[in-house]
Amino acid sequence: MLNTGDCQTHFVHQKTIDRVKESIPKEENLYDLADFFKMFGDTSRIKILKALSISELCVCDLSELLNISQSAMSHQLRTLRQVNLVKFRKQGKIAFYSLKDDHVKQILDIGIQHIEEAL
Amino acid sequence: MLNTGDCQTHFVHQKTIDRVKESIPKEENLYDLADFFKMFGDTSRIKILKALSISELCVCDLSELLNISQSAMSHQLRTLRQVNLVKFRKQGKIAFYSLKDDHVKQILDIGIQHIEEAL
DNA sequence: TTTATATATGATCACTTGTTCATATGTTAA
DNA sequence: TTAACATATGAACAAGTGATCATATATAAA
Repeated sequence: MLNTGDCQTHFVHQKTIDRVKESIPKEENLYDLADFFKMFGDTSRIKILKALSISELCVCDLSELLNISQSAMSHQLRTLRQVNLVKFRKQGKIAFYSLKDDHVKQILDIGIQHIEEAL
Repeated sequence: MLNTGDCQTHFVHQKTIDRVKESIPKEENLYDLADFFKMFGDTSRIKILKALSISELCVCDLSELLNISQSAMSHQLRTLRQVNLVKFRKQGKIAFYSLKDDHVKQILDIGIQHIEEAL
């Protein structure tokens, strides 16, 4: 069936649609929201975030821990910084990364809970 | 710098690494977890999930609401079903979709909160 | 200043992903 | 049965993503 832009049926529940429409975040925020959640959609980043939820770690520690290259790790940390998930402090040559706030931990825990319940 | 597999420095914090290592989810669960979180990383799916957190909706309603084709909607709903985020009941020709559990709503709310705080 | 090292970044490429088009399936009414 | 419609699915393609390689920057020690 080709898309005609709308349904050709009396089964469209217009009132419900109108009511629901109000709850949808503004278009401008949707992209930020998606970018934020994208960070959790990669196994490497999940490991990074979970690790940082336990302790701050330097780039070198993280590469060692995940067994990925320093370059790959640095790239990942950059994207995590860009969406405000992690912050870092510099101590000489070393950059210590940590979580920016508690949201990450909360989300990870809910996700883990979800997976466990689905078994 | 080429990756040599590990850091050539005394700045590796081995004890911290060992402690943190235990908290990382098992490899087998990491993929499920990533697939679960990936669902939140797309603006169309965020809209779908947010809408369903308010009310159950049929495929037709959802296409109308998001202004995307019925086909695209059906594909999205399929992937959402595969990771146990939504369920549906059939009433004649109509398929009414709804959230499978409360985790989705919780995660969306935390995400929205995160975005708002980052401003 | 020169060397070593910790981290960052740009370019590239294989792989993934979301949409579209075309078509199939399933259900109801005529 | 036939027509209409609600939903599902397969193939294909453009756009996005994560890792790698090469290289750059920054800091500390010699």
